[in-house]
Amino acid sequence: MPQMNNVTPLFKDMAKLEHDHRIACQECSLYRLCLPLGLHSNDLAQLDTIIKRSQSHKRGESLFTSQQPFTSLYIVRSGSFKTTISASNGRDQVTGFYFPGEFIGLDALYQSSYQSNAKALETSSVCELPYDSLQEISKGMPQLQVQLLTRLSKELSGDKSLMLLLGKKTADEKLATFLLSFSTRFSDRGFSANEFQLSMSRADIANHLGLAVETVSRVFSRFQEDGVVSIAGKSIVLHDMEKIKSLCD
Amino acid sequence: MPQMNNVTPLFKDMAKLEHDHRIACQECSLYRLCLPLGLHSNDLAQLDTIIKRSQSHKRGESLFTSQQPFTSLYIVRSGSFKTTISASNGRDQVTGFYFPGEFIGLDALYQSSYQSNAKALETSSVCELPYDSLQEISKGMPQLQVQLLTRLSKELSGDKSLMLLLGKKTADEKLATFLLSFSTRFSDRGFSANEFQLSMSRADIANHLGLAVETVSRVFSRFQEDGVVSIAGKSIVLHDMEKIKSLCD
DNA sequence: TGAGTTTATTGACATAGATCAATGTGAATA
DNA sequence: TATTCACATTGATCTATGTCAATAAACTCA
Repeated sequence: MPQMNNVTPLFKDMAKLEHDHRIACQECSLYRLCLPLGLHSNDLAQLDTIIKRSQSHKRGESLFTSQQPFTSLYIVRSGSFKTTISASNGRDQVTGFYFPGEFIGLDALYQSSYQSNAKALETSSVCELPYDSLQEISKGMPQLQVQLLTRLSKELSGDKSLMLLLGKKTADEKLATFLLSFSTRFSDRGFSANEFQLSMSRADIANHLGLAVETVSRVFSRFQEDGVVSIAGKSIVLHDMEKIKSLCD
Repeated sequence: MPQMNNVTPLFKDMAKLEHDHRIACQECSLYRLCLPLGLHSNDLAQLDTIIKRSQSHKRGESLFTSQQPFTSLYIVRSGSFKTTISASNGRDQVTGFYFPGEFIGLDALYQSSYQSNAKALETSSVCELPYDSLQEISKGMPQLQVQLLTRLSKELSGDKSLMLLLGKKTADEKLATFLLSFSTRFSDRGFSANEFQLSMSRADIANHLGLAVETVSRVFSRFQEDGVVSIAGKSIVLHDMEKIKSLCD
């Protein structure tokens, strides 16, 4: 999330660190949000040996595409990604947006092939976890296994909420929920909960929420008229958090 | 699925076995579809010792409800269940239907409390897996850990497909996809792929697919007029499988 | 810096599917 | 066997949101 500026002390070094490939888990500012949480330092050191810290991915670049053989899980280190799945007629669905510390590719380990496409929304980098090695080292590390299961469960839980959103919410509720989710996630990462930049297009947002682009534009404009938010292109300021929360359902 | 009748030889004893609480994994007709797949027989025996095979649940009975502390995962042994999540204003979303061999409660292990409600759709029974015991025995059973991760991943994968359905598909496509999914799952369990009974109400189907009950009725009627299916109450016969497949997207 | 291209906004209109309302059906109860 | 009640179907109408179309604004790259 390089475009963020309201940075708390904890994360003040992030801008410097984010594209540095050599940062080990112990020194990583994402530690508290990431896989290693709860691991002992010698376990952590072992985990560090299998992690591949790749070069950064430019906007639009794919991390993997659907049907490719599954080799690795990825954790976002900097920037952001979207995942999509496609129907055979070309329609596709944006299934998620991913921020630093979040896993990508968890739906691939069943079937040993990626089930979705993952694309960078901006210049971004990831930690790559080769799944074979991960399995190998986790045999002696129950805590790592628990972390993995917990991560999968968390994603599952989020997906169920998204079903509720897609199946039952109005356009206003969808967009309020979207804004609140982003606010929370930015805040968790030490950024402002009220002011942030969106890295994805209106088309991506619309697709993800099951709306038309035009509807997203109109609802954003109306939220702005009502003084709930200020929106200028990709810059968002949330003015009335209570109102947004109450709009969520 | 007690109401099924077109039973293949493999499953011919199921009607007898399904509510018998004493059947161990080794003798269970669901073995091939269930958690124990790939475990060695001594591991299997150990798994057997922690599984609680409970009394059966009547139609409408809850297995667990949202916010309850998480203690166990469940695998359907007979019958069927639905899971729902609720928005604060009373609206809720049917997040899934579950058949024998399928896991319920996987979204609960993050946060240690159930995130959804699970209800029996007919007289049904489950195998209960106390999570603490499962963690304990899985420390020395990497294959069991892999199975768990795989199951979670499979559910994740299914949920992403459901997002595509909820976000992008028309009413016709939604119902065709629903019928095909059930056909496949019945078939996997040794029942007819073309003739089956639905255990849930039109309201549950509609809710799950993000439609109104009336729309479900109308589309079913139209499919019938077109000779694609025969539907009488809860009895379904699929006549034109190719047509159904082509309707899915 | 500016021409070209993509992305976003806004308005006018169309429609898939929701809602409302009436009727039918079938399973449970007494 | 009749009575009830929940569930399902069908028709008439309405509406939230999609689609189409016309700018406008914001990037891109020579």
